[in-house]
Amino acid sequence: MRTDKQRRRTPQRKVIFEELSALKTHPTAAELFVIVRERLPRISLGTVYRNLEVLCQDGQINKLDLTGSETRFDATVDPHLHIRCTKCGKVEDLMDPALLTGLPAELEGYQVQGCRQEYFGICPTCRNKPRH
Amino acid sequence: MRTDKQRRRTPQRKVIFEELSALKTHPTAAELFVIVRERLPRISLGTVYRNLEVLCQDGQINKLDLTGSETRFDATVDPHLHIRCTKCGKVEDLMDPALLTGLPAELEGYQVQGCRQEYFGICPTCRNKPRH
DNA sequence: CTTTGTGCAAAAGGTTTGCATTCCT
DNA sequence: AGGAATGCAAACCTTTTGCACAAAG
Repeated sequence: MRTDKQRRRTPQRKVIFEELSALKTHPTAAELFVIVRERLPRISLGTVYRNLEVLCQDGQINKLDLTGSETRFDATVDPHLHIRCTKCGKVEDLMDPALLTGLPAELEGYQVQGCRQEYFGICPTCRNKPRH
Repeated sequence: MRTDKQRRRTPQRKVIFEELSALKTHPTAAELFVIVRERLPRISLGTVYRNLEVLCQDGQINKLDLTGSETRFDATVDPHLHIRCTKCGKVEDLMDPALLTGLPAELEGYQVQGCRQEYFGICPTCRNKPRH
């Protein structure tokens, strides 16, 4: 696996990262596209997707592959939890580390309906596969 | 909100539920479609999607809207955690309730890479909205 | 009979990709 | 120069939907 690929400094990538970092929300690629387009009117949605992918690979941002059809992106890299509104789809950070003590009825003003948790890693079968 | 809608007993719905229940994996709609088609060769993918939605509404199954583009389905309704392989995409149940004590390096044979957790509920803004 | 559910195909998102061109380095 | 990145559009993949017909109650 080669991570030593050249990375050029392009205004597109710079603006995408700046605008994502300036947001406390977790926008979708399309939402970010609208914002970035104010500064770079000729940018394309494909470029936004490609750069978000690159920024993820470089560890500068995170993908939030949560519920719903659209992936959301987060410039906060350190591990933290999220709470999502089942009505408007908004995703916010949860900073309280005292968690999982049952399921609180309310959390930061949210009427809590549930919690979804997923570990990820390499399964035994894949670990034992020699190559690829 | 009317939950009092008529529900008819169709062979399609029955077979979909039976086959999903018989699986310990969490198949995608397309995977389940292939399996169900062995018993009902004329069933369509749209019917699988519609019935999975209905079964969710009736609380008989759960949707696993996790990472990745495809939704996975689970006939185990009671709350439990999942672990997903980042190589093959497989999702398995995690039955151990002693969790979140840091991040274990290994879990059920998996080489753990991380944990993703999301609470969901109704946000303050949506709670204060009078109607719809 | 009435109304729900089905099969089929088309449409609808969201995301990725091929290609010629542009632009960092 | 030479490879990486961009813009554009088409392709892709999963999921949803419209419609005429079938079938459950």
